[in-house]
Amino acid sequence: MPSPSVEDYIKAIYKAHADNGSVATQELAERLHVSAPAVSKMMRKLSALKLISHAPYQGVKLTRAGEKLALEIIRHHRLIELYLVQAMGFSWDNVHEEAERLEHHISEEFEDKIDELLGHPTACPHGDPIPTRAGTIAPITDRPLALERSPARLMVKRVSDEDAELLRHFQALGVTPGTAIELVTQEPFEGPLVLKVGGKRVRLTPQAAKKVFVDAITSSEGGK
Amino acid sequence: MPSPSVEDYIKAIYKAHADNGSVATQELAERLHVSAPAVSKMMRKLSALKLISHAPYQGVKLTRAGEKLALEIIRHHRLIELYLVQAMGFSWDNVHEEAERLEHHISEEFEDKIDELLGHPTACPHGDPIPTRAGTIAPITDRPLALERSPARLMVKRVSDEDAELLRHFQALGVTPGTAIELVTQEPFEGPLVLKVGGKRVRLTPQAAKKVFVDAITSSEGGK
DNA sequence: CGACACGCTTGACTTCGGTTAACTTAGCTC
DNA sequence: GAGCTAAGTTAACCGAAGTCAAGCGTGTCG
Repeated sequence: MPSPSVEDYIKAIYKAHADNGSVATQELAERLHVSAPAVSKMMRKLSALKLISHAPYQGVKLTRAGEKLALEIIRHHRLIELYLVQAMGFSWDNVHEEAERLEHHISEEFEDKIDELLGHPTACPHGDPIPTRAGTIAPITDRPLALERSPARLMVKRVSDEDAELLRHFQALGVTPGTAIELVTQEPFEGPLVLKVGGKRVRLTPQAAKKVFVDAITSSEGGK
Repeated sequence: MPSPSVEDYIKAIYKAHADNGSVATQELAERLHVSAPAVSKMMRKLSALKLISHAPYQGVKLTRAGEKLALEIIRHHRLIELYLVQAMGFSWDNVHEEAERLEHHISEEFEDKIDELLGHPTACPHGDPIPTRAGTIAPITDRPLALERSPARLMVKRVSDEDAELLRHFQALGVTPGTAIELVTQEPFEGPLVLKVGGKRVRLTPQAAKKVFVDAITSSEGGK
């Protein structure tokens, strides 16, 4: 059974890879709030555990075993988040930290139980896909709203979950996963994006729009 | 914030005291599955933290701060157990281990939330009282069924929660907290106790009867 | 092409919680 | 009251995960 520490490193490697492609020592040190030497040392350990492959000075890659472990922890995290929101009435800006701790300490049985109680959900409250028990995950197809150039009707798929403040802001604006929005225009000089959300016009800074991920609206998703 | 290890020691001291009166090094070593020197060393640390008072070779006693910490952890444990059973459908023989891990990792907010969702309960599924947030606990008034000598009508208050096998046995017999039973007789030569439970006669070994705690039936608790 | 800067790794040390082995201490026995 | 035994403690050490300081490797630039 891997330690919480090992699990955190593996998860951070997975996420750095997903966000960046590359996985540098320094990157991990920042994500995990530890020093670079701590990362270096842990890389040797994870390598010995066959969870990563690591050519010194060349960065790091998860093995299939490492990826499976990462996905299992992420599955825990997202199931817990969803359970806290849906079954216990926590608000979505408030569950990340709790899940961050609990994800390391629940049993397989607990995992299965909440999965079942939630009806085998496929996404967490912030829209991130929930990996399967088998260690697979739906591919990400959405793009940051900030990169959208032309007016369009869009579906909010995901929002970044790490900034509680920002989540409350999104909620106030109605920008939540599963909501159809319309990108109207962007004000000049990198100004805010103007959106139509549920009939209302709202403005969103490019900063914030980087943390919202959207897809084109498909016919099956209809829309208003 | 105390480490899980510190919390486990403090809880073990509390329970050893409650069960035994005395709290010897060896006793703790056995409860915690560590060596006696590990206990000795930790006692010095807990003493420095003002959680216990410790005269070498003379045993150990919780300070009020230590007692409060113990009760907080026990509160977590029992609330979690009850939540698992009542809200999530776990069976009562199956929740001790899960609670044993989670008790160290939930937030105050989570604690308050389950307390509220459960309607501010006063006992865990095995009948143990749940301490208050303020660090008080209802005094134990029940006695082991094994010590009852004469036929009587009794109320099952608590059963020991650490042996899953035994819990399943109690459940099969209908011997659960809140159930009124009648002690009919004890078969000779330290033989099993004969009980009436919900109309049926059942037999319980003295071994098992040590793990069942009963009170005289009060008028308010009514009849069988 | 050589030098340099930056990033990565190694080394020496810390803290925490544990181990075994060796030694005290307390309490009983005679 | 001397001596023994069992329990408790101290000492020396281990592994995990971290720190800081110092030493490599690599890619870039003059």
